[in-house]
Parts: sequence; structure tokens; C-alpha cells
Amino acid sequence: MRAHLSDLISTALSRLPGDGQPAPGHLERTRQKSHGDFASNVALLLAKRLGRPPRELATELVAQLPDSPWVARVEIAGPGFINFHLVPAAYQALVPQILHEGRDFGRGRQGGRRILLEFVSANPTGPLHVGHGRGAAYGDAVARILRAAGYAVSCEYYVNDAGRQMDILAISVWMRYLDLCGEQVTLPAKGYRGDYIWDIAAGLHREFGNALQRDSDSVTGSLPADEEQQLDTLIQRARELLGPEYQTVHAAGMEVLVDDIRRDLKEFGVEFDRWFSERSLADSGEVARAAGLLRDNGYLYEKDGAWWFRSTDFGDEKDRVVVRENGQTTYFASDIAYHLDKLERGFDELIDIWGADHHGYIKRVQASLEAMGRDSAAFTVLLVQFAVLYRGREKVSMSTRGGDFVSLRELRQEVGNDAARFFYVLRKCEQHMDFDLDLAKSRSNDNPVYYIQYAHARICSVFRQHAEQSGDPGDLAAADYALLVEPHEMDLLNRLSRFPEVLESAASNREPHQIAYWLQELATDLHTYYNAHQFLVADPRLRAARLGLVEATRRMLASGLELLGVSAPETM
RNA sequence: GCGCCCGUAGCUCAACCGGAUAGAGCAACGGCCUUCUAAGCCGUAGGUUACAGGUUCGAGUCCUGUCGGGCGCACCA
Repeated sequence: MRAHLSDLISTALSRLPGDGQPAPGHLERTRQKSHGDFASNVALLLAKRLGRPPRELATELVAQLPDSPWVARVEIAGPGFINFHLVPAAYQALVPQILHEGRDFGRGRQGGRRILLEFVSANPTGPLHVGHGRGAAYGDAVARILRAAGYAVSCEYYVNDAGRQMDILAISVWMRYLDLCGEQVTLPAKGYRGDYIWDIAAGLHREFGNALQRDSDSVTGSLPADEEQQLDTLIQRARELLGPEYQTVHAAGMEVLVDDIRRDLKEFGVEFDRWFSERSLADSGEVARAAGLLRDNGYLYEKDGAWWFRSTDFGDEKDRVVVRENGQTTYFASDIAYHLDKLERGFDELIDIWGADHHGYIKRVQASLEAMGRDSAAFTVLLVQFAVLYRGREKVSMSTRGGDFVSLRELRQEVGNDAARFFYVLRKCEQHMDFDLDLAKSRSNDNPVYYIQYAHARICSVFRQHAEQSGDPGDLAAADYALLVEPHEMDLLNRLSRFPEVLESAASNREPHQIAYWLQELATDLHTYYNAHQFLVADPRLRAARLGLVEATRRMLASGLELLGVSAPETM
């Protein structure tokens, strides 16, 4: 619809005397009905360039517009807007179109650019919490929306299965295990102390008995005072005392947690095409190769025994360590290799979704890509701000390390998958979010999820009723949609007609909330229509037309909900 | 101190890469169920878009500054 009008304007522009290809400007939906259906600001934009009054230009443009069966009339208004009023048939034609295309209506042709979308990627040091949930719901919705818009999207979870955090997890598990063996050991303050650590330790004990037991003095005897050094010392001792068995403990913790995360996300409706192991990058020599590239390009130097990447050459605040004094590569080194690997796999665009606390990281990753001779413009980071949980007015406190947090699983159990996903996606990602558990939980009219799902269920109910009454599904194909002339019907049709534009905008801006808002508006239009008019009327022609309209609405409700990963129930 | 994000109705948030009279939901108030699900609908009220300048035909949107909130500023991940 919009594309059609856009073509008309382009044609008119090309017929104007003067320079060849003026900017098409914007063709917008009008806010007020008196302004018609669409408004163009081309004349206003052109006025400055050509040094002529906008209204005069608008008049000339309108004179050059080709005829269209969908355009009732064109007016020039205000400072020089060109307003298009469409004929009702332009909207009525949507019903058979949607019934024919179904779920595909408004979606783009496949074959778009290849996008690699990385999200969640939480360290497997504990269960996912509600902060990760927002990233998961947002990322998955973006993936679904981009796919619907025609892009070839691959979703990836980067598993941080290497590095110090995993070692800390390993010793945390081991010390709980030692405790179960009867050793007197105290876990340092900075170890992981959630209940799930006990579970993993118990699993180890079931499998290995006391085989991994070591004397408590040799483990925790005369530890340094500094908390960080305590951890490093414990990691060192664990490696020495356990020898090859250290890997057993290390892997036990990680595997249990990764499996748990995978299951959690799957239950949440979020699935990945690939779980990418950080350690595999080191094992395959990718990290060394990426570092070699930086060195060969002259962006690596040695200082204080460590190797530094000169990221300041690309606008970073300070240079970054890639290889530590002790010879270990940093997390950043793996990340450089990972992003290089992504590009080498042939993706046109990389999108990372990170928690807002990682924003300082963007510059250095961009810098590394540039330094390796890649175009960092292909790399985008979307930052997701934190979600703050409330129970009514009361704020729910959170702290991962202490194990004092609300897990995603708990949230899902408390409010349900549908409400959780919808609430997460209702705000744009850079907005700080207040997540009210009581509201999400409420099965009342306060809850926007049920409002939309109810609209869908209501339509289903109408069809059940219709089947009971006539025993005949009715021949919708033969309906005369020109009979849809009520204002409420035109409002509903207008809303439906916007879907292609909303989807395109949601995709290009990576804004699932646009779909959520459109769904709410569509549900409102449906409920209003439902209250104002009877669908199952005596006149079979009018009945068929109305049933066609609400069936088209039902399909689009289902289509939109699917983009957000929310179910469309037939009864409630 | 430096950097990133955000300040819109009492509350939670929209506003289509600058457009015409800034919109929803909740909360408040008043109405609508012998009719397809009242998890619904209709109506009323609610605003100097944090503040001060600037850019232009036009600013919630862009620029500068101030104030306020969040988050970062590791040889952790």
C-alpha cells in the first residue's frame, strides 16, 4: 500500500523538469483522519534545494501524479504536505489477500543478507537470572523478526568455557564436594555459593565417591589474606592436588550448567543454531592466529611482560592486554578470534546483544576488527539495559555472586512464559525497565498479554459458535468485502494494512516492541468492533464478509504473537 | 574525573532515521452484560516533553551546556 503510493510519487518526481533524481522524502501514515491516509513531505524537502515555495512545488507534483484506482483524492495541506485519501476498496482488498497469504502477509522475501546474531552468552557459572531473560527474549524476538523480514539469521550462544571464572566455579564445586566428604573447608567470599553448587558437588560425590577427596590442610591451609589471591592460590592447589582429575571437576560444573541453561532457554522458546565454545578457539589455534594478525599488522607491543593491543589507534581509551604476564591469553583475545571467525564464515553482518554493563567493550572489539583489516561497520552491538524487578512497589534485590537472585526459571514459573516474553519485549532495549511481577502475573484486564490473547480466543469462539449454528464453515472466498463500510471495520482494516510497515520498521531498527504495540492496537480495534457489531448476522453475505475480516485479524494476531514467541490460544 | 544509556500524564511506557492538535495502558471518576467469552466496551479528567540556549519553514526527536538517574572505566569474564 505504502509502496504503491511511493511509486506514484517517484513517477511524478521524474516527470518534473529540473535535476534528475530528487530525494523521495518520507511517506508517512497520518495522525489525523482529516489528513487522509498517507502524507508526503517531498515538496517541503525539495523547497529548500530548489529555492521555491513548497506549496507551489506540491501543486506541480500533484499534477504529475499518475492515476491510481486506490487513490480517492489528493490534497495539499498545511505548509506543503501532500495528503492521499484512499478508496475503501484499497482496504477491503486486504481481507482476501491476508486470507490467501496467511502468515506470509507483510513478510519479506527470503534471500536477504546473512546475519549472525549472538545473544545471551551468559557465563555458565550459574543458572540464568532475570537479566539474562531480557536478553534472551529480546534477542530471540529480533531473530524472528529479521527472519520474517527476509534475512537469513543464524543465532549463536558463545560459551565462556575457558578462563578464570570457570576455574573459580571449579574450585567452588570442589570445596563443596570436600565438605560432603567431611573435610572442614571454607569457601572464600568470592567463590560461587548458590545452592546449585551443592547439587553439582553432590553429583560428583555420587559418581566418584571420595576419589577426589584431599586433605583440607593441603587445600585451604595458610591462604593469603587478599580475596583475589585466595582464589588464585586455590585454583593452583586444585590443579596440583587433583592433577588430571581437575578437568573432571572443571567439566562437571560446566556441563551441568550449560545443559541447564540450554534446557531453560528451550523451555522459554529460545533456541540457538550453534553453541560456540570459547575453548575451541584456543584449542584450534584461532586465538594465536588472530593475535598473529594483530602483531603482523603492527598493533601489538610488549610492556611489563604482557602483550598489548594498541586499540587507542582506533579511538579506544587505553590499550588492552591480549596476553598476560603469566602467558595466559585474556578473554578479550578469545573474543577477537571469535569475531574474526564469525566474519570469515561469510556473514554480511554481525549483531551482538550485550548487557549494558559491557558497553565499554564495544570500542575495543571494533578496534580489533579494524586492526585485522576488517570493516567494523559490519559489526553492531545492541545494548540491553537492566531489568529491575518489582513486586508491587517493592524492589527485588539481585546479586549473582552471592546466589541471591531471581532466576529466569523462577520468573517463568511465577508469571508464565507468555507474560514473561511479552513484558521483556514491551520496552525498547535501551530503556531501563521496571518489571512488575505482580502485574505480569495478574490474570486480569491489567495484563496486556491476556488482552491480546483474549482477542484471538474470542475470534476462535465466534467461529465455534458459527459452526454450531449453521454447521457450515461458510464460503468466505465468495464474500463481498465491499460490504465492510462501518467505521469500526475501516479502523480494523487500516490497522491490518500497517503490518508490513511495522514489521519492516521493527526489523531495520531491531525493535520488537513495535510489534507488541501494534498487536495491542490491533486487539483494541478487534474488541471495539466486537462490542459494537454482531458478526453472526442473518444476512449471509454480510456475515461472510465480517467473518472474513475477523479471520484475517485472527491470523495477523497469531502472526504477530509468533514473532514475539508468545502463544495464540484458541480458548482462555 | 572520563565514557555510554536514559529523563515525556500521578505510575509504567509509545511517538514510524525533523512534520500538522505529543498518544496508550494502569491508577481516579461516570456509564454498558435476557445478544458471538465483561480477561471486554464507551465516556471524563490528567502535559511548559527535566532545565537553559542554539540549528530551521517546523524540534519530544538534531547540537551545546546545566541538573537528575543507571552502568562502565582490570594482566575478571
